[in-house]
Amino acid sequence: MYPDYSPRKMMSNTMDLPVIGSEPRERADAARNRRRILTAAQRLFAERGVECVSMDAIAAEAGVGKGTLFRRFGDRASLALAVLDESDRALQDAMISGPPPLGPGAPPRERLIAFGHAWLDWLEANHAILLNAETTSAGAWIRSEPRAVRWLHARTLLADANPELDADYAADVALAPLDAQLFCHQRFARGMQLERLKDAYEELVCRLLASP
Amino acid sequence: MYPDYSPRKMMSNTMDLPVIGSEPRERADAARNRRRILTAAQRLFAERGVECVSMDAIAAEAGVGKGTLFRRFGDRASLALAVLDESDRALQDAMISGPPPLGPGAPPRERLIAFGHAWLDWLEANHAILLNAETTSAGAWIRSEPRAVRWLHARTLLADANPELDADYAADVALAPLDAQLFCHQRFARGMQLERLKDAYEELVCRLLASP
DNA sequence: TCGTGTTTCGGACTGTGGTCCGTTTACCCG
DNA sequence: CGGGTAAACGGACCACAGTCCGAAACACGA
Repeated sequence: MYPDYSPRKMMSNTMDLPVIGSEPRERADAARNRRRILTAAQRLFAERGVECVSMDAIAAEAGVGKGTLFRRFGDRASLALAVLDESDRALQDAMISGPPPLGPGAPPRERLIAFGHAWLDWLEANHAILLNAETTSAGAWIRSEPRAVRWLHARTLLADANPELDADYAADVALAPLDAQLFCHQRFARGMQLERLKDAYEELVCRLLASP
Repeated sequence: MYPDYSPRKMMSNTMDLPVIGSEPRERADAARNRRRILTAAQRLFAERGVECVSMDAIAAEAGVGKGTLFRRFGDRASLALAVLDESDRALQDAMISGPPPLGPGAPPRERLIAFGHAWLDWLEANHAILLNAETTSAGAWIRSEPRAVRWLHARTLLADANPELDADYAADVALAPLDAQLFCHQRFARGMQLERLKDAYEELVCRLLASP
Protein backbone atom coordinates (compact mmCIF):
# COMPACT_ATOMS: atom_id res chain seq x y z
CA MET A 1 0.00 0.00 0.00
CA TYR A 2 2.93 2.24 0.59
CA PRO A 3 5.81 3.59 -1.44
CA ASP A 4 5.17 3.32 -5.15
CA TYR A 5 8.58 2.05 -6.17
CA SER A 6 9.88 -1.47 -6.04
CA PRO A 7 12.81 -2.06 -3.68
CA ARG A 8 15.04 -2.49 -6.69
CA LYS A 9 14.02 0.81 -8.19
CA MET A 10 14.55 2.59 -4.94
CA MET A 11 18.06 1.33 -4.49
CA SER A 12 19.22 2.45 -7.88
CA ASN A 13 18.95 6.08 -8.77
CA THR A 14 19.85 5.46 -12.38
CA MET A 15 16.60 6.55 -13.91
CA ASP A 16 17.99 7.69 -17.27
CA LEU A 17 17.33 4.58 -19.30
CA PRO A 18 13.74 3.65 -20.13
CA VAL A 19 12.50 0.79 -18.04
CA ILE A 20 12.28 -2.50 -19.87
CA GLY A 21 9.59 -5.12 -19.54
CA SER A 22 5.98 -4.70 -18.50
CA GLU A 23 6.43 -2.00 -15.83
CA PRO A 24 4.80 1.24 -16.99
CA ARG A 25 7.49 3.81 -17.70
CA GLU A 26 8.17 6.32 -14.94
CA ARG A 27 6.78 9.73 -15.71
CA ALA A 28 9.20 12.47 -16.65
CA ASP A 29 8.31 14.76 -13.76
CA ALA A 30 8.71 11.91 -11.30
CA ALA A 31 12.20 11.09 -12.54
CA ARG A 32 13.20 14.73 -12.52
CA ASN A 33 11.95 15.20 -8.99
CA ARG A 34 13.75 12.12 -7.71
CA ARG A 35 16.99 13.50 -9.07
CA ARG A 36 16.35 16.89 -7.56
CA ILE A 37 15.57 15.40 -4.17
CA LEU A 38 18.63 13.18 -4.16
CA THR A 39 21.05 15.94 -5.09
CA ALA A 40 19.40 18.37 -2.69
CA ALA A 41 19.70 15.87 0.14
CA GLN A 42 23.29 15.12 -0.73
CA ARG A 43 24.23 18.79 -0.75
CA LEU A 44 22.43 19.62 2.49
CA PHE A 45 23.87 16.58 4.27
CA ALA A 46 27.35 17.63 3.25
CA GLU A 47 26.80 21.28 4.10
CA ARG A 48 25.08 21.12 7.48
CA GLY A 49 25.59 17.56 8.67
CA VAL A 50 22.92 14.88 8.46
CA GLU A 51 21.43 15.50 11.87
CA CYS A 52 20.70 19.13 11.12
CA VAL A 53 18.74 18.63 7.92
CA SER A 54 14.98 18.27 8.16
CA MET A 55 12.82 16.66 5.52
CA ASP A 56 11.14 20.02 5.01
CA ALA A 57 14.49 21.57 4.27
CA ILE A 58 15.28 18.91 1.67
CA ALA A 59 11.90 19.37 0.03
CA ALA A 60 12.38 23.13 -0.06
CA GLU A 61 15.93 22.88 -1.42
CA ALA A 62 14.76 20.46 -4.08
CA GLY A 63 11.85 22.72 -4.95
CA VAL A 64 9.22 20.03 -4.44
CA GLY A 65 6.45 19.49 -1.95
CA LYS A 66 6.84 17.39 1.12
CA GLY A 67 4.34 14.87 -0.13
CA THR A 68 6.46 14.24 -3.20
CA LEU A 69 9.49 13.55 -1.11
CA PHE A 70 7.75 10.98 1.05
CA ARG A 71 5.95 9.46 -1.89
CA ARG A 72 9.24 8.72 -3.59
CA PHE A 73 11.31 7.56 -0.64
CA GLY A 74 8.93 6.37 2.02
CA ASP A 75 10.78 7.69 5.03
CA ARG A 76 13.88 9.44 6.17
CA ALA A 77 15.96 6.31 6.59
CA SER A 78 15.25 5.14 3.06
CA LEU A 79 16.16 8.52 1.67
CA ALA A 80 19.44 8.44 3.52
CA LEU A 81 20.18 4.96 2.19
CA ALA A 82 19.30 6.12 -1.32
CA VAL A 83 21.78 8.96 -0.98
CA LEU A 84 24.45 6.42 -0.14
CA ASP A 85 23.47 4.28 -3.07
CA GLU A 86 26.12 5.51 -5.48
CA SER A 87 29.22 4.90 -3.38
CA ASP A 88 27.57 1.77 -2.07
CA ARG A 89 27.16 0.44 -5.54
CA ALA A 90 30.79 1.17 -6.33
CA LEU A 91 31.94 -0.96 -3.43
CA GLN A 92 29.53 -3.69 -4.35
CA ASP A 93 30.84 -3.79 -7.91
CA ALA A 94 34.40 -3.99 -6.68
CA MET A 95 33.43 -6.91 -4.48
CA ILE A 96 31.68 -8.82 -7.21
CA SER A 97 33.66 -8.09 -10.33
CA GLY A 98 36.67 -5.94 -9.41
CA PRO A 99 40.32 -6.98 -9.20
CA PRO A 100 41.53 -9.26 -6.40
CA PRO A 101 41.94 -9.49 -3.50
CA LEU A 102 38.58 -7.72 -3.11
CA GLY A 103 37.13 -9.16 -6.29
CA PRO A 104 37.23 -12.78 -7.44
CA GLY A 105 40.59 -14.48 -7.95
CA ALA A 106 42.08 -14.39 -4.48
CA PRO A 107 41.53 -17.12 -1.86
CA PRO A 108 38.41 -16.57 0.25
CA ARG A 109 40.29 -15.67 3.38
CA GLU A 110 42.09 -12.83 1.64
CA ARG A 111 38.91 -11.69 0.00
CA LEU A 112 37.14 -11.56 3.32
CA ILE A 113 39.91 -9.50 4.84
CA ALA A 114 39.94 -7.17 1.86
CA PHE A 115 36.20 -6.86 2.18
CA GLY A 116 36.49 -5.85 5.81
CA HIS A 117 39.14 -3.28 5.03
CA ALA A 118 37.15 -1.83 2.16
CA TRP A 119 34.07 -1.66 4.29
CA LEU A 120 35.91 0.09 7.09
CA ASP A 121 37.20 2.65 4.60
CA TRP A 122 33.68 3.08 3.36
CA LEU A 123 32.43 3.63 6.90
CA GLU A 124 35.15 6.16 7.54
CA ALA A 125 33.73 8.21 4.69
CA ASN A 126 30.02 7.56 5.12
CA HIS A 127 29.35 6.73 8.75
CA ALA A 128 27.32 9.86 9.47
CA ILE A 129 24.59 9.20 6.95
CA LEU A 130 24.47 5.48 7.58
CA LEU A 131 24.24 6.00 11.32
CA ASN A 132 21.41 8.43 10.85
CA ALA A 133 19.56 5.95 8.69
CA GLU A 134 20.15 3.16 11.19
CA THR A 135 18.71 5.09 14.07
CA THR A 136 15.81 7.02 12.57
CA SER A 137 14.02 3.83 11.68
CA ALA A 138 14.25 0.57 13.60
CA GLY A 139 16.18 -1.99 11.61
CA ALA A 140 16.31 0.08 8.44
CA TRP A 141 19.85 -0.93 7.67
CA ILE A 142 19.85 -4.50 8.87
CA ARG A 143 16.97 -5.40 6.57
CA SER A 144 18.16 -3.32 3.63
CA GLU A 145 19.23 -4.78 0.35
CA PRO A 146 22.86 -3.58 0.46
CA ARG A 147 23.36 -5.24 3.80
CA ALA A 148 21.78 -8.44 2.49
CA VAL A 149 24.24 -8.44 -0.39
CA ARG A 150 27.16 -8.02 1.97
CA TRP A 151 25.89 -10.73 4.23
CA LEU A 152 25.55 -13.16 1.36
CA HIS A 153 29.00 -12.28 0.13
CA ALA A 154 30.56 -12.91 3.54
CA ARG A 155 28.54 -16.08 3.91
CA THR A 156 29.78 -17.45 0.60
CA LEU A 157 33.40 -16.68 1.33
CA LEU A 158 33.20 -18.19 4.80
CA ALA A 159 31.50 -21.35 3.64
CA ASP A 160 34.04 -21.60 0.87
CA ALA A 161 37.02 -21.20 3.18
CA ASN A 162 35.77 -23.53 5.88
CA PRO A 163 32.79 -25.81 5.19
CA GLU A 164 32.61 -26.85 8.85
CA LEU A 165 31.25 -23.46 9.83
CA ASP A 166 27.67 -22.50 10.65
CA ALA A 167 27.89 -20.10 7.74
CA ASP A 168 24.74 -18.11 8.50
CA TYR A 169 25.88 -17.26 11.98
CA ALA A 170 29.50 -16.78 11.00
CA ALA A 171 28.43 -14.22 8.40
CA ASP A 172 26.61 -12.31 11.11
CA VAL A 173 29.72 -12.38 13.24
CA ALA A 174 31.86 -11.23 10.35
CA LEU A 175 29.57 -8.26 9.68
CA ALA A 176 28.94 -7.32 13.29
CA PRO A 177 32.27 -5.54 13.88
CA LEU A 178 31.55 -3.52 10.73
CA ASP A 179 28.37 -2.08 12.16
CA ALA A 180 28.13 1.71 11.92
CA GLN A 181 27.18 2.22 15.55
CA LEU A 182 30.05 0.14 16.80
CA PHE A 183 32.42 1.72 14.32
CA CYS A 184 31.59 5.23 15.51
CA HIS A 185 31.92 4.16 19.11
CA GLN A 186 35.33 2.61 18.57
CA ARG A 187 36.55 5.33 16.33
CA PHE A 188 35.31 8.48 18.02
CA ALA A 189 34.23 7.67 21.56
CA ARG A 190 37.20 5.41 22.15
CA GLY A 191 39.61 7.00 19.69
CA MET A 192 40.81 3.81 18.03
CA GLN A 193 42.69 4.36 14.79
CA LEU A 194 41.38 3.06 11.52
CA GLU A 195 44.51 0.99 10.99
CA ARG A 196 44.07 -0.72 14.29
CA LEU A 197 40.52 -1.66 13.42
CA LYS A 198 41.70 -3.11 10.15
CA ASP A 199 44.43 -5.15 11.79
CA ALA A 200 42.09 -6.41 14.45
CA TYR A 201 39.52 -7.36 11.85
CA GLU A 202 42.12 -9.30 9.97
CA GLU A 203 42.99 -11.26 13.04
CA LEU A 204 39.34 -11.88 13.74
CA VAL A 205 38.88 -13.41 10.32
CA CYS A 206 41.86 -15.69 10.88
CA ARG A 207 40.46 -16.90 14.16
CA LEU A 208 37.02 -17.39 12.66
CA LEU A 209 38.44 -19.55 9.92
CA ALA A 210 40.87 -21.57 12.00
CA SER A 211 39.91 -25.19 12.48
CA PRO A 212 40.25 -26.10 16.15
CA MET B 1 23.13 21.46 31.33
CA TYR B 2 20.51 18.87 30.89
CA PRO B 3 18.94 16.19 32.99
CA ASP B 4 19.23 16.93 36.65
CA TYR B 5 20.26 13.50 37.79
CA SER B 6 23.70 12.00 37.73
CA PRO B 7 24.11 8.97 35.44
CA ARG B 8 24.40 6.80 38.51
CA LYS B 9 21.17 8.06 39.97
CA MET B 10 19.37 7.57 36.73
CA MET B 11 20.42 3.98 36.31
CA SER B 12 19.33 2.90 39.75
CA ASN B 13 15.73 3.33 40.73
CA THR B 14 16.41 2.42 44.33
CA MET B 15 15.61 5.78 45.83
CA ASP B 16 14.55 4.54 49.27
CA LEU B 17 17.78 5.03 51.13
CA PRO B 18 18.91 8.59 51.88
CA VAL B 19 21.76 9.72 49.69
CA ILE B 20 25.10 9.85 51.40
CA GLY B 21 27.78 12.49 51.03
CA SER B 22 27.38 16.07 49.87
CA GLU B 23 24.61 15.55 47.28
CA PRO B 24 21.41 17.26 48.42
CA ARG B 25 18.75 14.70 49.23
CA GLU B 26 16.11 14.07 46.56
CA ARG B 27 12.79 15.63 47.35
CA ALA B 28 9.93 13.37 48.37
CA ASP B 29 7.65 14.38 45.51
CA ALA B 30 10.43 13.78 43.01
CA ALA B 31 11.04 10.27 44.28
CA ARG B 32 7.34 9.50 44.30
CA ASN B 33 6.92 10.74 40.76
CA ARG B 34 9.86 8.73 39.49
CA ARG B 35 8.30 5.61 40.90
CA ARG B 36 4.94 6.44 39.40
CA ILE B 37 6.44 7.08 35.99
CA LEU B 38 8.47 3.89 36.02
CA THR B 39 5.56 1.67 36.99
CA ALA B 40 3.23 3.42 34.55
CA ALA B 41 5.72 2.93 31.73
CA GLN B 42 6.25 -0.69 32.67
CA ARG B 43 2.52 -1.39 32.67
CA LEU B 44 1.82 0.40 29.41
CA PHE B 45 4.76 -1.25 27.65
CA ALA B 46 3.51 -4.65 28.72
CA GLU B 47 -0.11 -3.88 27.85
CA ARG B 48 0.17 -2.23 24.46
CA GLY B 49 3.70 -2.96 23.26
CA VAL B 50 6.53 -0.47 23.46
CA GLU B 51 6.00 1.04 20.03
CA CYS B 52 2.41 1.98 20.76
CA VAL B 53 3.03 3.94 23.94
CA SER B 54 3.61 7.67 23.65
CA MET B 55 5.35 9.76 26.25
CA ASP B 56 2.11 11.67 26.75
CA ALA B 57 0.34 8.43 27.52
CA ILE B 58 2.94 7.52 30.13
CA ALA B 59 2.71 10.94 31.73
CA ALA B 60 -1.08 10.73 31.82
CA GLU B 61 -1.05 7.18 33.24
CA ALA B 62 1.44 8.24 35.90
CA GLY B 63 -0.61 11.31 36.72
CA VAL B 64 2.23 13.75 36.18
CA GLY B 65 2.95 16.46 33.66
CA LYS B 66 5.02 15.86 30.58
CA GLY B 67 7.70 18.22 31.80
CA THR B 68 8.20 16.11 34.91
CA LEU B 69 8.66 13.01 32.86
CA PHE B 70 11.34 14.54 30.66
CA ARG B 71 13.00 16.29 33.57
CA ARG B 72 13.52 12.98 35.33
CA PHE B 73 14.52 10.80 32.41
CA GLY B 74 15.86 13.07 29.73
CA ASP B 75 14.45 11.26 26.73
CA ARG B 76 12.51 8.26 25.63
CA ALA B 77 15.50 5.98 25.28
CA SER B 78 16.70 6.66 28.79
CA LEU B 79 13.27 6.00 30.19
CA ALA B 80 13.15 2.69 28.38
CA LEU B 81 16.57 1.77 29.73
CA ALA B 82 15.46 2.77 33.22
CA VAL B 83 12.47 0.45 32.90
CA LEU B 84 14.87 -2.37 32.11
CA ASP B 85 17.05 -1.47 35.07
CA GLU B 86 15.66 -4.00 37.48
CA SER B 87 16.11 -7.17 35.43
CA ASP B 88 19.33 -5.72 34.13
CA ARG B 89 20.66 -5.33 37.61
CA ALA B 90 19.72 -8.91 38.44
CA LEU B 91 21.81 -10.22 35.57
CA GLN B 92 24.66 -7.93 36.49
CA ASP B 93 24.67 -9.20 40.07
CA ALA B 94 24.68 -12.78 38.88
CA MET B 95 27.67 -11.99 36.69
CA ILE B 96 29.65 -10.31 39.42
CA SER B 97 28.78 -12.23 42.54
CA GLY B 98 26.49 -15.11 41.63
CA PRO B 99 27.34 -18.81 41.48
CA PRO B 100 29.60 -20.17 38.71
CA PRO B 101 29.81 -20.61 35.83
CA LEU B 102 28.23 -17.18 35.37
CA GLY B 103 29.71 -15.79 38.56
CA PRO B 104 33.32 -16.06 39.74
CA GLY B 105 34.85 -19.46 40.30
CA ALA B 106 34.70 -21.00 36.84
CA PRO B 107 37.48 -20.62 34.23
CA PRO B 108 37.11 -17.50 32.10
CA ARG B 109 36.15 -19.34 28.96
CA GLU B 110 33.21 -21.00 30.70
CA ARG B 111 32.21 -17.74 32.31
CA LEU B 112 32.19 -16.01 28.95
CA ILE B 113 30.00 -18.69 27.44
CA ALA B 114 27.65 -18.58 30.41
CA PHE B 115 27.54 -14.82 30.05
CA GLY B 116 26.55 -15.10 26.42
CA HIS B 117 23.84 -17.61 27.19
CA ALA B 118 22.46 -15.53 30.03
CA TRP B 119 22.47 -12.45 27.88
CA LEU B 120 20.64 -14.23 25.07
CA ASP B 121 18.00 -15.37 27.55
CA TRP B 122 17.74 -11.80 28.75
CA LEU B 123 17.28 -10.57 25.20
CA GLU B 124 14.61 -13.16 24.55
CA ALA B 125 12.62 -11.61 27.37
CA ASN B 126 13.46 -7.94 26.89
CA HIS B 127 14.34 -7.34 23.28
CA ALA B 128 11.34 -5.17 22.51
CA ILE B 129 12.13 -2.45 24.99
CA LEU B 130 15.85 -2.53 24.39
CA LEU B 131 15.38 -2.32 20.66
CA ASN B 132 13.08 0.63 21.06
CA ALA B 133 15.65 2.38 23.22
CA GLU B 134 18.42 1.60 20.77
CA THR B 135 16.60 3.08 17.84
CA THR B 136 14.83 6.11 19.26
CA SER B 137 18.10 7.74 20.18
CA ALA B 138 21.36 7.30 18.28
CA GLY B 139 23.80 5.26 20.34
CA ALA B 140 21.69 5.29 23.48
CA TRP B 141 22.51 1.72 24.33
CA ILE B 142 26.08 1.54 23.16
CA ARG B 143 27.11 4.39 25.43
CA SER B 144 24.95 3.34 28.35
CA GLU B 145 26.31 2.24 31.68
CA PRO B 146 24.93 -1.33 31.59
CA ARG B 147 26.59 -1.94 28.26
CA ALA B 148 29.86 -0.52 29.59
CA VAL B 149 29.70 -2.94 32.50
CA ARG B 150 29.17 -5.86 30.18
CA TRP B 151 31.96 -4.75 27.92
CA LEU B 152 34.37 -4.51 30.81
CA HIS B 153 33.29 -7.90 32.07
CA ALA B 154 33.88 -9.53 28.70
CA ARG B 155 37.15 -7.68 28.33
CA THR B 156 38.43 -8.93 31.67
CA LEU B 157 37.48 -12.51 30.97
CA LEU B 158 39.03 -12.43 27.51
CA ALA B 159 42.28 -10.89 28.69
CA ASP B 160 42.34 -13.39 31.50
CA ALA B 161 41.83 -16.37 29.20
CA ASN B 162 44.25 -15.27 26.51
CA PRO B 163 46.67 -12.41 27.21
CA GLU B 164 47.75 -12.31 23.56
CA LEU B 165 44.44 -10.81 22.51
CA ASP B 166 43.67 -7.20 21.65
CA ALA B 167 41.24 -7.27 24.53
CA ASP B 168 39.41 -4.02 23.72
CA TYR B 169 38.54 -5.16 20.25
CA ALA B 170 37.88 -8.74 21.27
CA ALA B 171 35.35 -7.51 23.81
CA ASP B 172 33.55 -5.62 21.07
CA VAL B 173 33.49 -8.76 18.97
CA ALA B 174 32.20 -10.81 21.87
CA LEU B 175 29.35 -8.36 22.49
CA ALA B 176 28.47 -7.72 18.87
CA PRO B 177 26.52 -10.96 18.29
CA LEU B 178 24.51 -10.11 21.42
CA ASP B 179 23.24 -6.87 19.94
CA ALA B 180 19.46 -6.44 20.12
CA GLN B 181 19.03 -5.49 16.48
CA LEU B 182 20.97 -8.49 15.28
CA PHE B 183 19.24 -10.74 17.77
CA CYS B 184 15.81 -9.75 16.53
CA HIS B 185 16.88 -10.17 12.95
CA GLN B 186 18.26 -13.63 13.54
CA ARG B 187 15.46 -14.70 15.78
CA PHE B 188 12.39 -13.33 14.03
CA ALA B 189 13.29 -12.31 10.49
CA ARG B 190 15.40 -15.41 9.96
CA GLY B 191 13.67 -17.70 12.42
CA MET B 192 16.77 -19.04 14.13
CA GLN B 193 16.10 -20.87 17.38
CA LEU B 194 17.45 -19.59 20.67
CA GLU B 195 19.35 -22.81 21.25
CA ARG B 196 21.12 -22.49 17.95
CA LEU B 197 22.21 -18.98 18.80
CA LYS B 198 23.57 -20.21 22.10
CA ASP B 199 25.49 -23.05 20.50
CA ALA B 200 26.89 -20.80 17.83
CA TYR B 201 27.95 -18.27 20.42
CA GLU B 202 29.73 -20.94 22.35
CA GLU B 203 31.70 -21.95 19.30
CA LEU B 204 32.49 -18.33 18.57
CA VAL B 205 34.03 -17.93 21.99
CA CYS B 206 36.14 -21.01 21.49
CA ARG B 207 37.45 -19.72 18.20
CA LEU B 208 38.06 -16.30 19.65
CA LEU B 209 40.16 -17.76 22.43
CA ALA B 210 42.10 -20.29 20.42
CA SER B 211 45.78 -19.52 19.96
CA PRO B 212 46.70 -19.92 16.31
C1' DT C 1 -4.11 19.36 -31.43
C1' DC C 2 -7.35 17.94 -28.16
C1' DG C 3 -9.73 14.98 -24.71
C1' DT C 4 -9.38 11.60 -21.21
C1' DG C 5 -7.76 8.49 -17.71
C1' DT C 6 -4.09 7.92 -14.70
C1' DT C 7 -0.17 9.29 -12.03
C1' DT C 8 2.03 12.69 -9.49
C1' DC C 9 2.18 16.96 -7.02
C1' DG C 10 2.09 19.93 -2.94
C1' DG C 11 0.89 21.89 1.14
C1' DA C 12 -2.36 21.85 4.94
C1' DC C 13 -2.88 18.65 8.78
C1' DT C 14 -1.84 15.30 12.60
C1' DG C 15 0.62 13.02 16.33
C1' DT C 16 4.77 12.86 18.90
C1' DG C 17 9.22 13.83 21.09
C1' DG C 18 11.25 17.34 23.42
C1' DT C 19 11.62 22.44 25.55
C1' DC C 20 10.48 26.49 28.40
C1' DC C 21 9.10 29.11 32.06
C1' DG C 22 5.68 30.95 35.35
C1' DT C 23 3.76 28.62 39.36
C1' DT C 24 3.73 25.47 43.16
C1' DT C 25 5.76 22.62 46.62
C1' DA C 26 8.94 20.55 49.79
C1' DC C 27 12.50 21.33 52.81
C1' DC C 28 15.33 23.98 56.15
C1' DC C 29 16.14 27.10 59.72
C1' DG C 30 15.09 30.51 63.00
C1' DC D 1 5.21 27.33 63.42
C1' DG D 2 6.05 30.51 59.53
C1' DG D 3 8.87 32.62 56.06
C1' DG D 4 12.48 32.16 52.46
C1' DT D 5 14.62 29.65 48.91
C1' DA D 6 15.89 26.21 45.90
C1' DA D 7 13.92 22.58 43.48
C1' DA D 8 10.17 20.30 41.12
C1' DC D 9 5.94 20.74 38.64
C1' DG D 10 2.97 20.92 34.50
C1' DG D 11 1.00 22.23 30.48
C1' DA D 12 1.39 25.48 26.68
C1' DC D 13 4.54 25.51 23.00
C1' DC D 14 7.79 24.17 19.09
C1' DA D 15 9.86 21.47 15.32
C1' DC D 16 9.71 17.67 12.75
C1' DA D 17 8.37 13.06 10.55
C1' DG D 18 4.86 11.26 8.20
C1' DT D 19 -0.35 11.34 5.98
C1' DC D 20 -4.09 12.79 2.96
C1' DC D 21 -6.62 14.42 -0.77
C1' DG D 22 -8.05 18.03 -4.07
C1' DA D 23 -5.56 20.09 -7.90
C1' DA D 24 -2.33 19.84 -11.64
C1' DA D 25 0.58 17.56 -14.98
C1' DC D 26 1.55 13.96 -17.92
C1' DA D 27 1.10 10.26 -21.55
C1' DC D 28 -1.39 8.51 -25.12
C1' DG D 29 -4.80 7.59 -28.53
C1' DA D 30 -7.75 9.87 -31.81
